[in-house]
Amino acid sequence: MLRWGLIPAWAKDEKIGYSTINARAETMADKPAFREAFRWRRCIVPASGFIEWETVGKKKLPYHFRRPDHLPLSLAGLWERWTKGSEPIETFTIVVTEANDLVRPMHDRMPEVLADGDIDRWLDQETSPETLQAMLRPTDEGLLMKERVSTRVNNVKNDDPACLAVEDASLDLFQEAP
DNA sequence: CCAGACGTTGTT
DNA sequence: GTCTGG
DNA sequence: CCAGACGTTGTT
DNA sequence: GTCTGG
Repeated sequence: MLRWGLIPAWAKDEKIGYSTINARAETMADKPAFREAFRWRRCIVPASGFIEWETVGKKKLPYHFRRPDHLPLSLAGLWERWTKGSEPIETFTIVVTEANDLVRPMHDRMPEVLADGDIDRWLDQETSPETLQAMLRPTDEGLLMKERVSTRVNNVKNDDPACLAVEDASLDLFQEAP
């Protein structure tokens, strides 16, 4: 099982993993923490979708960004193996890029969602860095939709499918009343 | 030359 | 491990 | 981002 | 309430 939060091979301390949960697509080829993984250890992170929050007053309303057909997304990832601790630890990070128009109202970044036709090239060690860089664009508009889900997802302790229970957004009109 | 950083913007 | 800043 | 700390050695 | 560490 890989742990989320990439620990570079040279790291003295695994704590760096707390701040390497994402790698910026624009710069990962050059960053010491990511460049070796970018060159040799690219991976796919399957996900039902991803969550971003809309801030309404003091409330945070979670939205699940997903495919309309409910198929999993193929997120671009990098992985590493760290052997400086008592046990080897394998870790990964999720590549992020600029948000597309659908996500931008909530956040300026989003995970790199690979088009089906790009998956093989992303994983192939023969693919040139230039070709890889070219496929790292904000996801095509229209591939994803957003759906309001339970605020259960706002608490990290709730690690279960109920987090993705769909909310009827229209109910918010009543819930917002003073 | 050595010391210190090396990463992102956040719900593992 | 490699680069940067001092 | 969330969780957890936050302070001093004592009588205004 | 606000800052810090993870």
